[in-house]
Formats: sequence, C-alpha cells, structure tokens
Amino acid sequence: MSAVDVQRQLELIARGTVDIIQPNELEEKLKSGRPLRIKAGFDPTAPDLHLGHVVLLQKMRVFQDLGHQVIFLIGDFTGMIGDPSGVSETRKPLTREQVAANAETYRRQVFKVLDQERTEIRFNSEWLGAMSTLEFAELGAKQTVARVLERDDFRKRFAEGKDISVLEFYYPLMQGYDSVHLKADVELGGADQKFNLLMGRTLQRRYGQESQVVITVPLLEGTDGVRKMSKSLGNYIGIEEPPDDIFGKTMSINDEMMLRYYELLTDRPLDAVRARHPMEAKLALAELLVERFHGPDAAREAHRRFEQRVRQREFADAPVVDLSRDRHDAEEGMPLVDAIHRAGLSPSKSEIRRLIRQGAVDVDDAPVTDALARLSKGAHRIRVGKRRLARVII
RNA sequence: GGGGAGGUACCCAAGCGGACAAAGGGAACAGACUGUAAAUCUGUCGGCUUCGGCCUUCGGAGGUUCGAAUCCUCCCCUCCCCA
Repeated sequence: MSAVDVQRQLELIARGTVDIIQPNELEEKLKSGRPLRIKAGFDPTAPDLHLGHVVLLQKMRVFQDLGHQVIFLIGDFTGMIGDPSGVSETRKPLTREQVAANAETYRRQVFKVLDQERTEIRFNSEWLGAMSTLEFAELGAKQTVARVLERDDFRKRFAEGKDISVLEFYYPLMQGYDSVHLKADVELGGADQKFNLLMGRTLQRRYGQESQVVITVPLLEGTDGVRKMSKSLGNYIGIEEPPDDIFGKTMSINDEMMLRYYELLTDRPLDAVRARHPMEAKLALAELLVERFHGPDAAREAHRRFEQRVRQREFADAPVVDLSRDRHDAEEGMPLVDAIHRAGLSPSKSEIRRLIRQGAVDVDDAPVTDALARLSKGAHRIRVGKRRLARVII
C-alpha cells in the first residue's frame, strides 16, 4: 500500500474524531498494509440503537471499507456479574439467554451500518470466563491502584468518600484485557470511554504486545441540539423507527446539527454540503439516513410523503375515515370536534377544542375557529396543525 | 437497628387548612415569523362540557373538618447520616 493511500486512510479515519492516540502509531500500522483488527465494545443490555450509536458504527464501517477487520465485542461477562456498588443504577445480572437475545437484536440492527463480511462478533465471557484465579490475579498485578484511581468518576467518588467496589476497579482491567486477548490494533469508543480504552494500551504493553491505537468519537447531540442523544431524553432518532419518523425528525434539527450529523454519520464531503442550500442539504441527509436503515425505495417514499404532507400540504396520503355510519344528526351534520376525534387526529376532545380556538384547524383549506362547528354531509379534508391530516366522509 | 429528609401533573419543582386543576422551569402542542428548520415572540398544556359548569388528580388506605395537596393514624417506596 502506497504512502498516499495511507494519507487518504488517515484522513477518512480522523474525520469527526475527538482523540487519536497516537496518530503516528496508527500511520505505522496502516503502512504495514495488513488488515488491522479494529475492536469496539458494546454493552450486553437491551440494545435499541439510535444515531448516537451510529457515530461509532459509522467509524467502524470506514475501517471496513478500507479493508480492515472489525471486532464487535459484546461485554457479556461483566453484564452477567452485575455491579453491587452501583446501587442506584439497579444493574441486574443478565442471564445467558438474555445476552443471546440482545446479541440477536444487535445483529439485526448493526448490519444496517456494518459490513457483515468484515465483522466478527465476539463475547468476552469466552476468555474472561475461562480465566483461572491465578491469571485473574496476575491481571491485577499489571496495573496500580493509583493509575486506576485517575479515572474521573473514581477520583470524584473517592474524594467524596463514596463507594467504589473492588470489582469496579477491575472493570477497566478486564476491558483492557479484551484487547490483549483479541490482539487489537485499534480500539474505538465514545469520548467518555477514553480511560478504559487507554487501559488496553497499557495492558497490551505489559503482556508484551504492541499497543493498540485508541480512537474516540464524540457523543452525538440529540434532535434538540443540546443534550447528548439518548432514549430517555426523547431526543433520539432510532434506527429501527419507521421511515417517516426518521425523515421527519431529521428535518426538525437545526442547520448546525445538520452539519454535525453529516460529519459524524456519513462520509459526504462537508464542503459540498455547506455549498448547498441548507434545506436541500437537510432533505438529502434525511433521505440518506432513511436509505441506510430502510433502503432506497423507503427513502424515496419518505421524502415524497414528507413533501406532500408538510411542504405542499397535500392530502394525497392522508387516511380516509368513513364516519357516515356513525351516529349523528343528519340535519345538522357531525360536530367538528367529534369528527377530528374519530378520525384519530387527537385522543382528547378538550385538546381539540383548544386547538380549534387557537386557529390550528382547517377544514377544506378554510380555518375554523368555532369549537361548536359542525361538518355537513359529504367528504371533507381536515388539517390539525402542520402534521395531522385526515380526510373524512360524513 | 438508630436518626434525618422526602414521595405533587410527561420531567424537575413550589405550595403546607379555603381564592388549588395546583406557582415557576423544561418538554410537548398551536399561532406569528421562516427554508418544511433553529432562534424569537404569543398562547395552550388532567378529562368531559349544551361553555353555565361538571368530574377525577398531589405515594396508598383510613380519619379530623363546613372545607385537606396542606392536619392526624397506619402502610408502601426513595434518599442521606450513624451502627
């Protein structure tokens, strides 16, 4: 492999990363021309992957496309022990069956990003579970308490006199040992994992191996553009969400976030993105993301429906709800509130009344602000707000 | 085991006998503005309503009172300190 190729590889790899430790070592490894072993560890708990995870998967994919071998490591060993000191986190030990089920879910999701051919799925119970007590003790001898105590949360908790179990102290060592066992050339992880990843470097050296290169990627901000993407904050875009949701949520992010998503989730050149009209670029991004998780047809469809529903405000795809058989006074028609309710546009009639009074409701393209309005017999098109549309037959 | 602090609407959080469907913030929804965004401003934000009101909520169950989120009793749960 020529030097130019190596430079190109370095560029692609470096895009969007927080740290590369050490860049010159990475360059040396790339220069060897052999496929590198790229390790990334994942939690064995319930995996509902969202774009935040994709940042990491995307980086793994970059390596694969450059001809390297990715090891998708599931940290089931620690997951099956549980953690006594993290009382507040209520970490329950997982059974072997749960781990297997979770692994299956991972498999289904991650190969929307990763190349199956160049991915090896491994479980660390395979070697950690087989360790003898002697070997385990020897692992403990490879690192000092002072070094482990350097980790941010340990330092804080220690200073505050809070619990740190001996087992917790061992976690970074076990994770580092994974790298030793797997003979990893590179380990990828979130920026918050830096300490643990570095531990791998140290341990490999102490076990007489070449140290892995550590690459950290940022924690992606959620759709609110502020806090990191997480399911519990509700600011996430899940990779198994329906195409329309992925598309719509993507369109709701601000321009700054759009660029960040481009940088971290795609391989598109950023200069080209900046050159486009932001709205065009965002549509392209939304389509790109849907395509990745649902395929090109779904992407086109989602785009089309989005344009229709939100932009051109058309009703082509709105559901048609036939209410003509429902009980209502034939003479005076059906109350608008009921029609909206039965069309499934809102579960609460009180809310519907409020929306009507706020001018959020259009019937046949004309605003209706009277909460007592009735719909005459026949077909009507109802819009509530920007996104909720229905066609009803009274 | 001993002592202390708490559990309020989607989340955080005030209230501590009546004016409480319950301050404030966040989220969410709607309107204006726009690029379909963001930011900003405005409004809404338990349910039902013939718009007069009605009904259900403040950990759970009882009780005191004309009246309780607010007082009392018991119970459940969370957190902190000590052992």
